[in-house]
Amino acid sequence: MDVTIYEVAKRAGVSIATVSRALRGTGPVAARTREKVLKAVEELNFTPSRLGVSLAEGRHAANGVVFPDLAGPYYAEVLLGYEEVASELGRSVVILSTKGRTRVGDLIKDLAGRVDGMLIFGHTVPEPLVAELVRLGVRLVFVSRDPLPGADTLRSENTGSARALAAHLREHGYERYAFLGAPLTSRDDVDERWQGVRGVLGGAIEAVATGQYTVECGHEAATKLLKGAGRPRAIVCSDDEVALGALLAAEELGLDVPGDVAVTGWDDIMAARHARPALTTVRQPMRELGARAARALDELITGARDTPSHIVLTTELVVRSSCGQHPQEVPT
Amino acid sequence: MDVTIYEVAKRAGVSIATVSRALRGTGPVAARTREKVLKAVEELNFTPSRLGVSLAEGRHAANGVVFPDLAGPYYAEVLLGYEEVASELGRSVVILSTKGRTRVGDLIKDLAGRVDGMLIFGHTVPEPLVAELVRLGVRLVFVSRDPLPGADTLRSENTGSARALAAHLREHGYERYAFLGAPLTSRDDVDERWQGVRGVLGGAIEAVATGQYTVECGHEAATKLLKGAGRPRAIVCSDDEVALGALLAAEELGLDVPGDVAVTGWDDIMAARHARPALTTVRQPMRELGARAARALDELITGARDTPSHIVLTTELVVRSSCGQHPQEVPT
DNA sequence: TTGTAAGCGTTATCAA
DNA sequence: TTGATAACGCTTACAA
Repeated sequence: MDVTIYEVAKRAGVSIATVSRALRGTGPVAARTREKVLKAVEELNFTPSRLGVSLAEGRHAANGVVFPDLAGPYYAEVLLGYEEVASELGRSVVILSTKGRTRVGDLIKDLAGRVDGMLIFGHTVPEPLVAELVRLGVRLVFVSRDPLPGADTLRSENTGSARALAAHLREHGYERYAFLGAPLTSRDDVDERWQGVRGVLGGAIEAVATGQYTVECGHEAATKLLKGAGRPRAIVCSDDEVALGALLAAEELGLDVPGDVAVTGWDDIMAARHARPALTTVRQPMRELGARAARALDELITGARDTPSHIVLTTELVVRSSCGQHPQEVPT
Repeated sequence: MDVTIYEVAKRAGVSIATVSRALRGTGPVAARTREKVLKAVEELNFTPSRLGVSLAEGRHAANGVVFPDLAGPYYAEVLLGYEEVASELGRSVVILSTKGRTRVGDLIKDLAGRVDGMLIFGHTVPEPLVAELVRLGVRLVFVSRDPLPGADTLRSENTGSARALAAHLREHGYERYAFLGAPLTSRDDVDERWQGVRGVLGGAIEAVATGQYTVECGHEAATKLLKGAGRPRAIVCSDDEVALGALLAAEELGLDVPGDVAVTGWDDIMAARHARPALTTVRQPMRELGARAARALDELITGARDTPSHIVLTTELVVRSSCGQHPQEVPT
């Protein structure tokens, strides 16, 4: 953009203060004067400079978001929910991906200087830096992370659903289990799932790591697992993508799911319903996590709330056919 | 942030100009003075205000990106390539999703006021608005769109690969074809694929629309198609996701792929290689589209180039097993 | 080598 | 109801 408020003022024959008031509706402006101003604005195609406005208002009207990656539906879904609500609230969204990035600290600080607050996924940001951000007074909302002082946290319930899932599997009568996608990078949510499942299954379940939480890694790890000696009767996966990989591996090895091996996921991404067999999983409200994060941030920024909130959204066990036969099968 | 350059200057016992020079390395500063400044900066934990810098420099050091949605790997991949390079070049990325959004015009204009230039996917933005943006001098790079005057365009080759794909299918000896995912919303790239395929196959192929380019829509449309009277011997899909849906539909109907019906996709997303059977497709360099868009924008913004460029990246036919048996099958 | 001061484009206070 | 004018936080001639 190019034309400034001064040119509008000159053309309308008024002061810049009047132009500002006329445009924002703050303070009184004579009807006649407003006309003149609007006409000038129209003719010059004037749009207030975002930089000027922000500097004067002392706010960016923008939110940040920090994620490791955008592979798979999880981050994308949360991000969309976040962006949608942020947009409703008149705030832009500035993104920062950390995967494979060096000097993350600098990038985050730069981001902090561009926004009024930010959403950070799990443990994307190193702990000392988090502490520093909190100390600097940056408004933060963490998604999928354990509560910490000085910032909001927002997550889905894990332990309880994991226990319910494990209990359901046990009812199928299985004896040997594997948890595929062991919590590596201190992902709180995956860790909780593992703890919940193990709480019920005890020594009957062993943890197996995958490099990342992707279809490919799940595929690879499951292949090794299913080919190995003591093949598990059921594989509980950290998330749907890993589970999709496990499904693939089983099929390639000529194993029937759930006949030879049962498989479960987590998240209930779109593909879970369409997988063959349809995936038993735990539904997590991803979109809503993002939407809530945006609202929480807004409350923090506007000052509508000043004490951190820690919200846990409920999840839902979705039993489909990949975990075993059920008495009265209900089509999904 | 809170502390300003004035406080640093006072503490270091110098002027703000000297602080600025010392920090940016512009203009001469005595070693001794620099020391003092850096010390003060350190002690006060000073970071220059992005707003102040931008206002003075006359640039945002930020890029925008406009996409319809983030479902599926395509947009996410391009976005990641874009963000990565933008970040390397010291620019943030501000996102705007248009799907289901009202008043897109206002949103785009707001975005334009926050960035130095932006990437727009295909026909996400209404034509009159595009014209206005061009007129206003906004630096634009379009991805997956036909060339237009006044802006860069960046896309992958479609027609030639579509012809090659069609020719390959014809060699399999198939007679009836369907193109699943007909170009609805004037998506230039899908339209070129359709034109290319039809150019070779002529009357032997019919176009079938899907609501969107998703697994679900592909699944639904393919089910209808395969259940119908004159079932096609091969289904050419607009993209991999639709093809994945078609694969699902075939399996549910007990049809063998490629024995009963051949299926092909487009893009070569990760899942294409892992699908059963592995999907014959056309590889498109999504990440690179994003990366190049970021560089192109940078050239436009810095003034390194002032005439629009229209680049077409090459694609590659990837023959796997979903299109039919091949003499010497090569494992992928 | 350093400092003064004029932008950059707004908003908002305070007089008039 | 309007207009000067002081912020807002920086960069960068231009002078010293």
